[in-house]
Amino acid sequence: MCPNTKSKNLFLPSHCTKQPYMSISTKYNPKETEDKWYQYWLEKKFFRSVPDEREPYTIVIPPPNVTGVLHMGHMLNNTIQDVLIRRARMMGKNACWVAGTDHASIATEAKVVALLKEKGIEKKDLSREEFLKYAWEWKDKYGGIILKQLEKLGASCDWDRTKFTMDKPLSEAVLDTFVHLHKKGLIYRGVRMVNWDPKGKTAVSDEEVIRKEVNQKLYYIKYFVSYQADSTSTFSTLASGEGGGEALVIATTRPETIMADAAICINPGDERYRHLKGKQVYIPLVNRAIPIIEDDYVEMEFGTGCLKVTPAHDLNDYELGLRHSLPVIDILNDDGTLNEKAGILVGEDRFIARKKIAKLLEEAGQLEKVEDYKSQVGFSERTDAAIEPKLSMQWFCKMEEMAKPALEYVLNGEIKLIPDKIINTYRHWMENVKDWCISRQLWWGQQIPAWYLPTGQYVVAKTRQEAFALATDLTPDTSSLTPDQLKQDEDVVDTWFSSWLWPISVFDPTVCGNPDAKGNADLNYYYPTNDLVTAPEILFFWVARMIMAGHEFRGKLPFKNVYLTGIVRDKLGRKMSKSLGNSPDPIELIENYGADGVRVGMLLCSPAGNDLMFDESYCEQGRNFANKIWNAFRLVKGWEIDEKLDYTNSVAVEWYESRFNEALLEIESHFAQYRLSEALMATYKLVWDDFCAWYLEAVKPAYQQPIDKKTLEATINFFERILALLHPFMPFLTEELWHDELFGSRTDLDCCVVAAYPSLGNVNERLLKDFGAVKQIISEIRNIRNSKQISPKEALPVAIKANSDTQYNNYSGIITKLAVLSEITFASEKLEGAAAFIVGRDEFFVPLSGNIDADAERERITKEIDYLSGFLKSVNAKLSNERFVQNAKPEIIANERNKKADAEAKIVMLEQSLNLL
RNA sequence: GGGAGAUUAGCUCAGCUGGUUCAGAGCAUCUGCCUUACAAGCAGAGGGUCACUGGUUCGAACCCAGUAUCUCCCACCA
Repeated sequence: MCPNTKSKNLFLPSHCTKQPYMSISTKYNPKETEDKWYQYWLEKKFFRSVPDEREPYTIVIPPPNVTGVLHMGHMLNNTIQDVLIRRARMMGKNACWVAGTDHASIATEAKVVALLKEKGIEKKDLSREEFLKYAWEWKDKYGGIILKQLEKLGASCDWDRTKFTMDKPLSEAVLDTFVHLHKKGLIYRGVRMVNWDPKGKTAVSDEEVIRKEVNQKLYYIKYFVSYQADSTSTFSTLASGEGGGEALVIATTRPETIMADAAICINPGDERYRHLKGKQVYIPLVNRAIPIIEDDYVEMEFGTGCLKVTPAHDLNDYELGLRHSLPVIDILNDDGTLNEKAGILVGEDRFIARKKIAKLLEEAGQLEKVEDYKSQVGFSERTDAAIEPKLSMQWFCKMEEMAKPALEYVLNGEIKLIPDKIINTYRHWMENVKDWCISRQLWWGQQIPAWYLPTGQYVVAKTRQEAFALATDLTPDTSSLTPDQLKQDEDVVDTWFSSWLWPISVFDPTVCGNPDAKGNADLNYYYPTNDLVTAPEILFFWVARMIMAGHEFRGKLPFKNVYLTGIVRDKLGRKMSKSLGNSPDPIELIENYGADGVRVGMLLCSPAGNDLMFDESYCEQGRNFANKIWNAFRLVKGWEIDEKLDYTNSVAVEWYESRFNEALLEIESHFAQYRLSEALMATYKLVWDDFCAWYLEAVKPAYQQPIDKKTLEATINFFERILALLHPFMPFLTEELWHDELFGSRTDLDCCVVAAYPSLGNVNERLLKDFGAVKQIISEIRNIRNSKQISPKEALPVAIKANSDTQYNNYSGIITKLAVLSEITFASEKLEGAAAFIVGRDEFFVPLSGNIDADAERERITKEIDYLSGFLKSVNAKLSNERFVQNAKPEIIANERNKKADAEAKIVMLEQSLNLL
């Protein structure tokens, strides 16, 4: 049974329908409908999708972080997906929206570590297994929150398919992928300079580093020059800064790394330092001698033209060091504190060490000056810690080969990026792609399937047994090797190394790592998916890599369209963030405005492809719209049929039929271009303006009067189509109304959520045009009434001097009703002493008893004549311009001639009116 | 430093192939209305040098060049 018939009916029994508006609330109350219908939809399995003969329409959700709670970005993103999926479902497609969450290794591990710390447990005191047990407990407890929140929004996901990126099969897919790519030579291990996150204590990929401009200090430090050419010198006098020894001054933002210096570098062409070639300098404070080297890399103009080379702590310096065979002295611990190699300030955090060392240098007289300086510093995307370049052994995935087809899909249009302006950026990235550092020094995630032999060699295999088999091939002395001796790599893979498989692994994880596998029925049916809706920020992290994985493992693209939403900002244009506290709580918004109101609000302010400046007032507008529909329903609900009444509303009914189809066409076109905001606005106007303000006002009977059967039936039919059209945007309200007895009795499964989307019908252009004139006439009369302060209750007579072939007889009923007229007459001459206006080529007169202000009227008409004369002049100028007549398209010229004729006719009419005054 | 995009009403944005769908929409504002569906409403109105300067064209919000401002992406100047 439908909730509406089961529960206490909102509406009164039929014997009370005389004044139903008195008994139904004048406001739509979302709280009474939302949970009720969501549960009903679940119960009836309307969101469930299994392969069948229908065309599939598939979306995989960008899996939200399992630690996350719903924020405004999710709201926008998932509203869009739900609109698309609901619409596809109603259009008869087999709509499948796969939900799930991402294990987000760094973020989740950080959260669990913090939580344990509160309980007094340190991660380092736990074994890997113990830690993971805590992590899973935590995930089981809180991991579902965000999905529950999505239900509140109305998300019509097939929850039976919900996946988690660390589900066993999906994790196995990750391992298979690793093994496969390693076998192919696309994954390798090596010592490289990586981005080290000292807070997360792990390496992160280039994409996870966010560069921000930071106000820093540029320290100018004196390094004294040794008199001897080699390092055997003693330096007692120099080291103390006495004795007038020559000093080189270098500029650095990182004085705390001077203890790791391996050389000072100058430009070979730099005259200032030519005499120092081959000499050495002493590092201040620690007095270690380092050579002066030359390299073109150094800019003579920057700073002093001398560069301190610190291979362990700077990528460029590292490369410089490689060229000049410099030693790498790493003075930092994994957590960013100084280690013993620093010699001084051991155990201090790098930023504290920076301040202290500046002080020490100053005291030693080796700090020449300090300048303010702005520069870009990398921060970890997940922990916001300043990234430390660090030399370490990591696993990498080669990108160049995989990037090529992934770029091709986008360039040849097989995958459409919306908006397409982003293609340039995508191309640039794909053409300059660097290898992907995929290892993370964490526990929460898929452990890298690499196994180390006691010899230091390693093999890559999914299981210990398989690894052992491979290992025995490596070792000559197999008898001494046991499986237990293999030690698995401690690291896990980057989270994105699992989520890049998402569009495949949610259907059939077994094909990852096995491109030749046929794949199961689900995969073959749903893949490639249709639309991906995500944020532009993760275009490279995720979207590009999914395309790579899709090509690698399926030989096919993973989705056809990528809709990139904007960033949700506040009214002032600031990105919404927890730290700024400028983000409203989405659940609270739903409480206040209803899910439908919030959905409409989100979409109203989200122009395709642009950031959106969110403001609660949009939700208010959405709520008001829901209320408007609710009240339109109350009106129609209250009408009683009188079978004896004649059908007098055919014009209004036919007009709305045409208008509906016209709007539908427009809406389709907006959807085809993913202009959801405009599709919604077109729907909004179709309902509010055309249906409520014009159609219903035109057909509604006088108070407590019955209506004829045909009009009511047509109205109900329109209403039902409107509900279907609105459903993807406002699922709850439409479902609620759908089940009212007004629309007849419905079976349990006859729900709006699975109703047929309205189909296109005929558009009567002539009727639409005529009705446009009718609206204009009514507005003009209302305007006259308004400006003359005539009560809306006072019926006015109107005379029409028709000069066109418009059949006003057909429309006199509507005009009379909506403009509140006493009579309409047709005149062959102008009326004197009447308020006059022109619509098209026809003249209209409203006789007013002594109310005409001749002067004002004269002024108004003169003004209009002036305007039209100017207009005519410009048209005439065009038409008398030979080059225009020669070059312009014929239809443009014809149009100009029409304009000319219209303007001339109008001027004549106005001049006559002027004379009459 | 390199690249991409933007600038239209108070706000958020449409404006497609240059030409009456060309200056639009929604919200906000103002005026008048508690008119028996809705005041979370109804009716009506005002509001723009299309960033600026040139150019191309019979004709420019639209094409071109330059300027200004803003946004985003990429990049190793210590």
